[in-house]
Amino acid sequence: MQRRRPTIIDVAQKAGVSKSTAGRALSGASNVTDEARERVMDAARAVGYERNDLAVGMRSGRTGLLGLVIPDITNPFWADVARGAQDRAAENGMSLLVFSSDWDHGREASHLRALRQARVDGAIINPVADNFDDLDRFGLPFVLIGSSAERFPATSSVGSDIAQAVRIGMDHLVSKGHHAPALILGPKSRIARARFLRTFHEHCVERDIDPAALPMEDGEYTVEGGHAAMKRLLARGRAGHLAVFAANDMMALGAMLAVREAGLNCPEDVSILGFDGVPASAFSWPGLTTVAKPGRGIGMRAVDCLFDEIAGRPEHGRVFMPCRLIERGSLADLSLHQPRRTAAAGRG
Amino acid sequence: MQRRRPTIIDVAQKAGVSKSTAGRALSGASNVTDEARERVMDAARAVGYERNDLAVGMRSGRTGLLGLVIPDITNPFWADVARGAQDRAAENGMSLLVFSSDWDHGREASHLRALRQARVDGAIINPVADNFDDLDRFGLPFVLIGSSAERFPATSSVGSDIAQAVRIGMDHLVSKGHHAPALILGPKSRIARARFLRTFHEHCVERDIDPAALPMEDGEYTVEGGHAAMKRLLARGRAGHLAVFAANDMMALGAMLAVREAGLNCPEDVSILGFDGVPASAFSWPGLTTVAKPGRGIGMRAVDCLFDEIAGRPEHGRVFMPCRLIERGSLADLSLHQPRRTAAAGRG
DNA sequence: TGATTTCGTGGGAACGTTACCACGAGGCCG
DNA sequence: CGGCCTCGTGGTAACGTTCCCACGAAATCA
Repeated sequence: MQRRRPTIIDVAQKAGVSKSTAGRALSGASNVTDEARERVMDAARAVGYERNDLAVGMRSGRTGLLGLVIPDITNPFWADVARGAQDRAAENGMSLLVFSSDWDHGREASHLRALRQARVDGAIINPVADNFDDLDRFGLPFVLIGSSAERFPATSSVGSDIAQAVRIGMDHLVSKGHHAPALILGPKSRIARARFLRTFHEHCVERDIDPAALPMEDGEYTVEGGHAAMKRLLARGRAGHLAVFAANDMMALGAMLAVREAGLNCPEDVSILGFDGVPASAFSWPGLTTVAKPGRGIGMRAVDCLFDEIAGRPEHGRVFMPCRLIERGSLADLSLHQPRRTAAAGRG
Repeated sequence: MQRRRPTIIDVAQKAGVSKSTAGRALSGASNVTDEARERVMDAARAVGYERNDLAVGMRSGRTGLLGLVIPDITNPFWADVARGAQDRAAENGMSLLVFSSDWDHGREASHLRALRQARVDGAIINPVADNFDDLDRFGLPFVLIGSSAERFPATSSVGSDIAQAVRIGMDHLVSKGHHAPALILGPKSRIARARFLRTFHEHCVERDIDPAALPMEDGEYTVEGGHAAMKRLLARGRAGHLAVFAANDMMALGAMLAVREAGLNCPEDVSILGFDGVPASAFSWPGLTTVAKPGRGIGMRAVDCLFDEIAGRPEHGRVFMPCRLIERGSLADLSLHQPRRTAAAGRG
């Protein structure tokens, strides 16, 4: 801070106009002559002027800053969301403050306060829990993201279309000859689990399958959770080929491990379908077939919705973005014949 | 922006003091009586006052904002760096603006300008290239991170200790009986490659090995790059067991694929050691033994160094943070006997 | 006791930009 | 020709906090 930076006053003096005219020219306002505008732009370049967003924000109420509060930036899904948000923000000349909440109330509250103090123009938030008091009092435009956003039906939100995802997953299992797959579910307290189950039930009803007859286990959304659930499934015994739809990729990868430990092979003996599309799923052996969530798309769309919120345009309600199937090698094809396993089939 | 937010003037009025006294009490200054301070704090609570960082920054020159410019937030290593930086910033009541440069000059320049306009207190930057003009003119305190920082020896920087990493990798290979491993290197233009090679040569000299006699291939730091390099290594023919030290985990994972395609097994026929510690390496089969870079530690340390830069304390020069070995199942143990492959050994 | 020092308080100005309004010149219309 | 309207320009004040200095009271010292 040793050297004073050039201000609009310096530009105005060099261009021979008032600071009002200089400000108008620099901000692209229409009520400036082309001749004055050019003189101002030249002067700005000559003195090395760069706008001071603090001063702009003080007077105009707009800082050009957006906030993003997600559970953990090192989680690949949330990193994708952040990437999409970054890109859309940058396209619109805005900058993104990124915070990791670790699903902790206190951290979330602290980050929300930091955003208020920084006077961000708006924020994208994956809410920690049914913690609407803090959000209600946030006092700035915001858009919710992720499954937990469903707890706040009156607010603008963006998430994956879990119903569509479960449907394409189930359809794909059926197309491969797996008509009665087992399920590995997430914890009972989680929103995503309820929605996964609901769609699964609908699918069964449409195809005259009794959902109660299908094996189901649950656990945490972790490798360990999936591993333990798969061990329990295998301990029930299996009549021929077993197909499993896991609630996320980490669980699916853990399940693959349990299969191997039981002396069985995936996909020859046990087929496994994941849900998420984390990068690691490309490197298991065989590569995991999975239904990928649109992380980056969610980030981008959330920024779009946030711009609408900031501009006071009508609310979007809840936006569900479609997922997509990534086929690799973890599902046996029982529909026609048993394909030979090749390296090409093993990688996505 | 419909409702005016409480300001220090409101707090001062409610507490019956001047705005100066209110400001001093709220900022923790010592020249306020305890009685006045308490009255001010109660008043602030009662009116719901929260500091306005824009106003603070305008007058004091400090915003409480830090910038982080990395290549890609979805890259696990850089996400770890960001996580470390976030945590350290949050511990110190500061907020982090995060940008992805995609190794693009224009993007980097644009992000640096955004940081200047936001009047951040300082920035942590993985420089895109030998682009020192922009950095020299950045005009704010900064700390460089990553290998490309080595191009700017006069500035404060934090990175992985590649020499130490190569040394523990080579020592580990030797301890497993792999005395003359092959190398899969990154592209010739990359700093990390040069340092990797230099340490490798030192290691060979210390152990009376002729480095020129060891097989080396190179490629991009990608799965495909590693896959192609390994195919070329295998095409040279091998006398017995082949051990390979790959320049990063993606290349190592690609190399594992090439081994499998050649009808060989890892680690029975070919041992592979990676470098990076990306999460996906835990899920290959067998799990990849690798030398992990301290991403999170780098992020944290960089914030510490940046605080020193901001405070005008003596420069740190270049800080190299130690890497650590993650042992999984991709290295055969030729030192004593051939261990049986078990699931426990396959996972990290 | 008087002079000096220290401490707490309050008031004004600064920070850099935009919002807002007044004014003059030029053009248009009745 | 006079009145009205539009456009471009410039000046003032606002935004919310901290920096800076002046002042009065109390304590300390010679």
